[in-house]
Amino acid sequence: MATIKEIALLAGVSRGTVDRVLNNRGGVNAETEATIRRIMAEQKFTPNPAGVALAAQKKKYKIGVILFSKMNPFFDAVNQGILDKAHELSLFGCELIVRRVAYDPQAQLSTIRALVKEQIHGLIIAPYNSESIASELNQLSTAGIPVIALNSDVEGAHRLAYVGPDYYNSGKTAAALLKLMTKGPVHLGVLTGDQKILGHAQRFNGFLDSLSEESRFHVVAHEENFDDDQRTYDLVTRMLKKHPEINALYFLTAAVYGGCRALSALRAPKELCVITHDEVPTTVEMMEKGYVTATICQEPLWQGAKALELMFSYLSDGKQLSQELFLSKLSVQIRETI
Amino acid sequence: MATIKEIALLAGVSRGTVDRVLNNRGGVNAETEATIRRIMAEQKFTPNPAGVALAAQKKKYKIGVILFSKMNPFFDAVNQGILDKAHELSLFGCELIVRRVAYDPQAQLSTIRALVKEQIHGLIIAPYNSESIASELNQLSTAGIPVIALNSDVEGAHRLAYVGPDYYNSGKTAAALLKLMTKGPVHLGVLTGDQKILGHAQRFNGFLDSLSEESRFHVVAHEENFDDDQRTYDLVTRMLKKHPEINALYFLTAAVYGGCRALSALRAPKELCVITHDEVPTTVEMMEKGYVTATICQEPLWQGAKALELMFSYLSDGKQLSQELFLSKLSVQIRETI
DNA sequence: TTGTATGCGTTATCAA
DNA sequence: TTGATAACGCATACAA
Repeated sequence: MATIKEIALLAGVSRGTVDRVLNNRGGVNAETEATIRRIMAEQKFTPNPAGVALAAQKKKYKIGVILFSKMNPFFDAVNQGILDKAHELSLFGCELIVRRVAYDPQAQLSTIRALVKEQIHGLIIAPYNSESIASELNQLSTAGIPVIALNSDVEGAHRLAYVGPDYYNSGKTAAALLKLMTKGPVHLGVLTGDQKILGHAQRFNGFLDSLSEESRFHVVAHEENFDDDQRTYDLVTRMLKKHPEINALYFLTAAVYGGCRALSALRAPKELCVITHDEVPTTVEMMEKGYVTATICQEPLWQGAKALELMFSYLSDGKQLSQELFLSKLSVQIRETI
Repeated sequence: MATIKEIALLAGVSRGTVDRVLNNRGGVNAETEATIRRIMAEQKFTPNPAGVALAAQKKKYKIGVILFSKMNPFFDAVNQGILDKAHELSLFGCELIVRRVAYDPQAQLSTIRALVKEQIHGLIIAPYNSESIASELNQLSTAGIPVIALNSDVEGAHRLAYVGPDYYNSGKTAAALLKLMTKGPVHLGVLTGDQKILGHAQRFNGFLDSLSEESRFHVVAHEENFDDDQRTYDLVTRMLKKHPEINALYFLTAAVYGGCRALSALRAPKELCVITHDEVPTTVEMMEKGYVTATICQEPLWQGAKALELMFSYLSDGKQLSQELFLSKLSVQIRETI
């Protein structure tokens, strides 16, 4: 591994000049610059990260993070992934401001503005899909504050990247599991969250598209639960009483716990095929009790870590990202694997 | 973040003395040591990794790695995990010697000895389960070269840790998938690898134990394929011809490709429920074609990275590990999630 | 346009 | 038993 010192020696210049070339500071004679670049290439010079880190301790990149509130424990894992990565990057001057607010355009809007006042250099956000948010994010981008969409996306907003699952495919996966885990006619109850959230709508489409390929599936009841446990408890109770033929349930988003509590009051474990998403503690509990058959996971830790990694490398290295979409892997968990 | 300098100032001593205490070099007055330790605790002092890395550039920890040969592509991913982590640790003087040899006691034995001659400081190995290997590893341990068992384990050998899956549970998971994905009587063909490998035997036990809980399962054919594709092709062909009632297959280990090629010659896709382990490229291909229903994965990348991380922190920090068993998570992949 | 000096936090060597 | 000082590789303020 060559060092700046060695490059300087070989080029017959001082370390300072090499540094100027390396970091594109300008003010270097074109010829000397060419020589230095040639020698750096020859020696395959890469800056030593330890040296960089040590010298750049005082530099600070302040990165704002806006996630859904603690009502939704799924974001605990996303948050954890961000914190892990932040710890790793703290050496290099990465500073974080995390806000967890309601999934609501007004709350998000005011939080974005508050963070901008705190002089953040970049914003990572799980955005509500609305015009007001989109235009606010566009303003940020033009003001030189890059934005990364995490876990959910906005229509019509310029952002550096989207990091999260392929929602359409996650819906298809749910349908595929139902196909694999049932035989004969299936009478299905479906609980969706809030169709105003872009990913939820996409997931539902993927689910229905895939299901329609086989005629044995019948969605006999479909309710929007707005991720509320109490509401879901009531909805599922009514659903099962009104449609005793239901032999499978699909929870498109959150509030699995409320739904399964209702289920457990009316049916035995394993009597229905129940498909859910994500691996929050309450879902794990219901899985252990036999009320959730399978859950589809989307690597929340990876999502958080990746988003911060991308943002930080963009801010510090300044170079554009290779892609716009960074999709997390999906996997299935059952009782034995949790 | 406090620094050594600050600690020294607060304790009224020099950096050198703080360093002696910090790294347990001895030769420090008991009272001063106590004071320094107290202050370090008060200030929650943690050494700055950048400083450590920069100062310890010349230190080299040479770590030997012995994995199964390239015949088994599963270990490609394990190897990749190790390389990723090695890259991350290269700053701190981590040097690697990777050998991929046949899963055979003689080959392993001579490779171990060759690595010892190369002056390795630690050994990470996917060990063959035999007395000769066990005693060799014990000799290493007593000679001060720590050993970590990766992905498979040895009986009767002292090793720092085992990093890998819970094989018994992975067998139970396979059985659970069969239970979920079939209805009515199931006539099962099973292909096992080499029962001399500890994990394979455990996995088979987990599978059979779990299956025996339901009387509808009948293992009508069971063959040992020694992970050989051609052999498996022949075995499966004969198996399906002799037992046309077979409606499910379980591949306990490798050579899924050969088996599925045989299957595809005799049956339509999705006609049988086929459960496999791991996510090697050939299995992915057979999954896309519809000949593999589900595969159980065990985080090979994590396993490799974790093993090296543990070994390196043991060598450099010198402290004992918190646990002996580091089990990888299991997850299920189906066609839609690969 | 270029060179020099200094500091980041830790470790190691030498001197006291 | 302790202290002072010079590296390690890079960045930067200042001097020329």
